[in-house]
Amino acid sequence: MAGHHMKKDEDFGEWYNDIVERANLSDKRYPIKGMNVWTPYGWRIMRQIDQFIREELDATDHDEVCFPLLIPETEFQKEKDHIKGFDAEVFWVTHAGLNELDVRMVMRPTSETAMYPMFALWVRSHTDLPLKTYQLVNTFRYETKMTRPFIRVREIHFFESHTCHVDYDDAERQVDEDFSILENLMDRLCLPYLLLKRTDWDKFPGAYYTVGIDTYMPNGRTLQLGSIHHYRDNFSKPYEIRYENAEGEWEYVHQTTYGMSERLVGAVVGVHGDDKGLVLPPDVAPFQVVIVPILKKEHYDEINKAAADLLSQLKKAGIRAHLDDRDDRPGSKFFDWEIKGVSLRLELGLHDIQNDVVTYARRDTGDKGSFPPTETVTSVTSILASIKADMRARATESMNSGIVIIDSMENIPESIVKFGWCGDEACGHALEERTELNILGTPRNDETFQGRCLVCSRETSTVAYAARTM
RNA sequence: GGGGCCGUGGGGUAGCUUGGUAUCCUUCCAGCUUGGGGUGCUGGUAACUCCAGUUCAAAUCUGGGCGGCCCCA
Repeated sequence: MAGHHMKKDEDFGEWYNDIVERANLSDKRYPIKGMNVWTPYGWRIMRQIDQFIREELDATDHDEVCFPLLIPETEFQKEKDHIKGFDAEVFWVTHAGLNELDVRMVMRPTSETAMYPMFALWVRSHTDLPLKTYQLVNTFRYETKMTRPFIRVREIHFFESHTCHVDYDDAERQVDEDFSILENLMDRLCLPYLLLKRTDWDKFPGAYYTVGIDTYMPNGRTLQLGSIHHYRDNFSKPYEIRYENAEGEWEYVHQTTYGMSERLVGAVVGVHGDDKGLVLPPDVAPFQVVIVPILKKEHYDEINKAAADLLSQLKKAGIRAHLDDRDDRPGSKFFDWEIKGVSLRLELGLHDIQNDVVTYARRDTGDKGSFPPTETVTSVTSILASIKADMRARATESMNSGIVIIDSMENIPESIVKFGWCGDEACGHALEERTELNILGTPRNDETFQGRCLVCSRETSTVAYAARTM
């Protein structure tokens, strides 16, 4: 063994940092805390995810836009709760050249206040609605806690969709559409998730309500991947986004937003990885298949040719395949691609050629087997499909077994907990103060429950979820 | 806001108490060797966070800056 590496279930935090570095996903040596460089392999994964987001949002009639990074302080301050929520964590541009600016500018922490003054100009009539836009950009938040690649950074790559609707119910239908987009994305990433309506004191600043999207990390903590918000007319009033209805009356639009960030990459790393390295879901793997030729003197040409044939078959079928023709030992290449999480490895040596087979090894389970070269594309396609299905099933099982019902604030397990909650803010705060838990909220999809509030013991039919968060 | 710890090649480290030649592993480059789970050998590139002070001499001692990490509120 070359060097000692961290075990995932012994020290998850160290393991995570180690794996990100060894798989070369990100270079955190850039001299600003929390602003890391996307290296080619990591960026390929992010781009793959971005591509799925574009496909999903385009298919549901959203239009991609791109707004400026800077927001004048005067616009930023229009919605009172919003500015209060972000005041302490934005970067300010205070100078331009040698001049101090009269009106300072905020580097967007999110784009409501950049977009909505423009929406007010774009929306005139009910025929302009719904307005469905999205953008993929970087945002900036001044994190003071310890930063961590993809999970807590100061420059955040994310997508945000912003929609405007004629009324509350139409915005509500948008929220439902967002949930189905979410399911499609999470299926490709093989990630389980919880949809929880955040408490009033934890909702997005300015939102009418917020649904958090949380996944479960192997250290027993949850990681918020994104959120879906219904704003009602909370923003349209201060920004004056109005339309003329069919009767000729002016009405304020109802708005929604939906955002998820590069934390998706962090979740893929954390949820699926193992002690050997990354395990990438086939849909996001930069290489789904790697071919490692097992060379032997006197047979170089024969083996290389067979490997090249294999590669071109796979590429023609649209499978992201890579031939590792580096002048290195096979064993060393195996370790390399395991760190990088490539879903399926194909080995091709003299033995295989003589027996007319291709040997494969699954990254997720380590299972090995073989298939005839004439059936390469169908075999690979079906193995990749079962890797995807198995990865999601395992991750879902792991999260579900990490959800525990509690009826006492003593001996709280390192997992997600469910408990009765009377709904009072005071009881919620009491719980958060007396434990290390954060209340994640109540289920978006109703769950039947009958019990007592964990704090005040009053009878309640409301169940709440809480966990330690990443 | 309060306290503590730490900055040595690309990455990880030894050396610091007691000042003098900077260690080892890995990566990278060249060559040969090898090839079904990290081949072996030879050679090479590459570092003391910055500024000031003490000293014949500072990675090492003193002060300050910058940067990082941890704990507590």
